[in-house]
Amino acid sequence: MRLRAQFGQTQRQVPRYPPEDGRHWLVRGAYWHVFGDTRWWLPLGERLRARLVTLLEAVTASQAPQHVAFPDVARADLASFADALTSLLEAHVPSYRHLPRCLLSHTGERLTAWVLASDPEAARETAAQIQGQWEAVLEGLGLPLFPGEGAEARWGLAPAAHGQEALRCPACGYAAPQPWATREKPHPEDEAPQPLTPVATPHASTIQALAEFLGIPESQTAKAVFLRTQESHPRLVFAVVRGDMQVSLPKLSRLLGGVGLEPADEDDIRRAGAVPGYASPIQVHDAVVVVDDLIPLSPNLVAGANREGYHFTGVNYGRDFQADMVADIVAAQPGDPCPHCGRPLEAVLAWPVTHSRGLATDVTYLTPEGKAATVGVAVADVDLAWAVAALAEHARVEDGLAWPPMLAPYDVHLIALRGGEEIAEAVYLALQDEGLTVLYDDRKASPGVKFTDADLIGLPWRVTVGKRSLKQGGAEVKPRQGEAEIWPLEEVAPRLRAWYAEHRDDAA
RNA sequence: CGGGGCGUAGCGCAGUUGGGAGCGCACCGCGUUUGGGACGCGGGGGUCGGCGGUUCGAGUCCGCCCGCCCCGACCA
Repeated sequence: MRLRAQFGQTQRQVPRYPPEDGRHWLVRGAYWHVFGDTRWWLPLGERLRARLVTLLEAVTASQAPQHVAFPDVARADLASFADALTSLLEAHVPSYRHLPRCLLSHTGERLTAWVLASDPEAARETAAQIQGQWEAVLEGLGLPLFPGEGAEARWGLAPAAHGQEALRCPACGYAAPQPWATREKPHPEDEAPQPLTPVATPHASTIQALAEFLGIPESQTAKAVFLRTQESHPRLVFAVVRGDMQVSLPKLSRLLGGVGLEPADEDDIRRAGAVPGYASPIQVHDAVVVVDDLIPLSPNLVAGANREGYHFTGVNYGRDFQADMVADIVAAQPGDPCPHCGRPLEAVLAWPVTHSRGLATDVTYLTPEGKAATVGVAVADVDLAWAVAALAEHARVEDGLAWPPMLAPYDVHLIALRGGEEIAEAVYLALQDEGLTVLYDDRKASPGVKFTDADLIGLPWRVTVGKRSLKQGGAEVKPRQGEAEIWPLEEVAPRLRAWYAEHRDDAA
């Protein structure tokens, strides 16, 4: 490819991302263009992404994957995808003869494997296996990953300077993206239920004020959070967690079928029969009540009385209020106890690059015995944008990028300088004749610009042909992070071809 | 929905008594330069988010509207 005709300018400045962020270098190297929430994969970036996808697809060969184009669903929205999936399975998986199958869809920013198996457990195992193979590829490209789990999903997390918050246990290695992380829950002592008693609590409209006023720990209170679903007919959702904990909106959203949630306003709250500031699940109506699984185990809580200035003591789940759903809906915080070993979790920043999970379905197929069994469905995916951003962050060197040879968008960066134009053309052809891909800087620009761009783009080899190199007997050849040497012109192409034969085991 | 912030050149921004529409990067032309993001001179580019008001005069003051970002829980 001639740089003279290439679309995409390297950038001097990237106000958007600081230099320790991999995305900074993707933008500067003209791999990405970013505007607001929109990301373009420029020609260089698209080649990089294509190479990554090729490498990832290659390792799934043992699953005999078949390519499909599926709707692009965000990971959090998988639950709302259920109806469409049911329709697909009912039509195309009538019996055991049609299982197992592995489908690959490669939409925009995500490579997804859809695993259909004879039971949910087998599907999950296969998806996890594919995920493991993909993680091995990414690790082979220099990306360190640590495993995360939570909400029945597995994650491969790549540490990143400006990643998303994740929680990790330094003792046992448990980790998960923060909204999905779980924590060990306390086991409250059994107590005899006390009678439901109203108590005047003027001005105690926050948990903290309430706990102080009554002289009790926040853990003895129930916190009510009102939300509204983002649907054509919004539902009011009433989430209850213990006063010292916080609600995880993603967990709640998944329970409710993947709908979006937003804070409810005062009118919504009053319409359900509750009083803001003194609200509780007692006697509310026309609302979906979801309580954290710790609440039924916690006797004699203090909760709002749905009356201005009053709370109840002795609130007990089951007797005083019921829920439509009971599940883990708290968001673990740094310092909370690890669900596996109880040691404090610590916050780390990471991008969730790989992910796998089973999908719930009630579609059945006929077994060889003629009985109905549930189709197992699971997905594994790689977020290509985060993968590339994390790879860039780890491929970054002082003055630009340094891609591993397997991944680089081109094999050789060829630069023509003054006095070397014609010979550079010949080298360009010779390199291509050896099967190498070449990015050829034939622009009218100063040497400094060309060298700087080569550093920003970060190909494994740089070949410079100019008056000076010719005087010294050939072309200057420089590995991205090594010393430059002068090679005789006729040796350049064959030697680089030989190097790549050794350092890249794919035929692509 | 409520609270806060921001809308000025392609991008990032400055603009305090209310009177000049500017700076950096990018872009175009000419010349010099040519192995580490060169320099000089010249140039193009704007509904200052929109509408209305105050004023001799509004990017600037007032009102309304639109758009984007952050915050929202019994959250400090």
